[in-house]
Amino acid sequence: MKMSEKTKIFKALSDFNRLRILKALQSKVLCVCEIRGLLNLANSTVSQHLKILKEAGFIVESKNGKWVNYLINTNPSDQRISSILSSLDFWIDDEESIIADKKVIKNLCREEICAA
Amino acid sequence: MKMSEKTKIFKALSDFNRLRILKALQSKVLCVCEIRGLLNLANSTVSQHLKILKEAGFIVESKNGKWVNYLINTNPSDQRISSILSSLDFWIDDEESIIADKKVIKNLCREEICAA
DNA sequence: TTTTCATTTCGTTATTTACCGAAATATAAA
DNA sequence: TTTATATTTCGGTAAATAACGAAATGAAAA
Repeated sequence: MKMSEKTKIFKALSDFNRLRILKALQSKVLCVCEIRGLLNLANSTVSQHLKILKEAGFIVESKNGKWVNYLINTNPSDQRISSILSSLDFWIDDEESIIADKKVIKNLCREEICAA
Repeated sequence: MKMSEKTKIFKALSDFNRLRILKALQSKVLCVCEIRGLLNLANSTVSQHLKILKEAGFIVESKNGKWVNYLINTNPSDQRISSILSSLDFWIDDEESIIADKKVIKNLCREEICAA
């Protein structure tokens, strides 16, 4: 996926599944499988979304054995990233599905979800 | 162009020509032809971009005879719009082309540009 | 009214994007 | 080492987007 540098940040935010991922990661560090469990997408699709968010600067990864944990970038070099992340709820205009996601995340069990 | 409500604002900002239009309108009220003169796009393409920016809430139009003037929405109902508009330079990471645009806008003459 | 000109809408095309499943890669467990 | 599992990359498809020119619309001037 070619992503213009000039609009990279907005493009990363212009897909609702990616916004859901950001909100999810603000409440919990998650691996690809868990996010698949949340969004009901193929692993490969989730991986692509994570790559876009990572390259825009919103998230970072941290390998842990066979898992790759994804987490919010708490020390972004780009001020715009921190600005968005610190007021993400302000930018997302869909309370309902975000709240629903939160419930799902709470009950996500990595051992159950993965390899399923 | 179908535009998801949930990501309408970010989608509107995720095209660099539209960011250029917003910056241009912050320095001067412009009609479609003038923006065509700035961006070197077809009138119909400019019109489409303006529609997207308008529907997201960033700009408004004001008809004046055969011209349709487009201007920044100075009284948006959505706080997010005001937030972006009041700090647009913060969000745009291309000083050069925006500065170049400013020079072009200064010399734009509606009577010359239109019907050309 | 007819003409002219600015703009929008329509129909089409090329590119980008979102998605999937399969294959490849990486790491841990057996 | 072999196997199992998590993830990424690859190849392909369907849908969305950006672009164009032509046709339609709207408003002013002739």
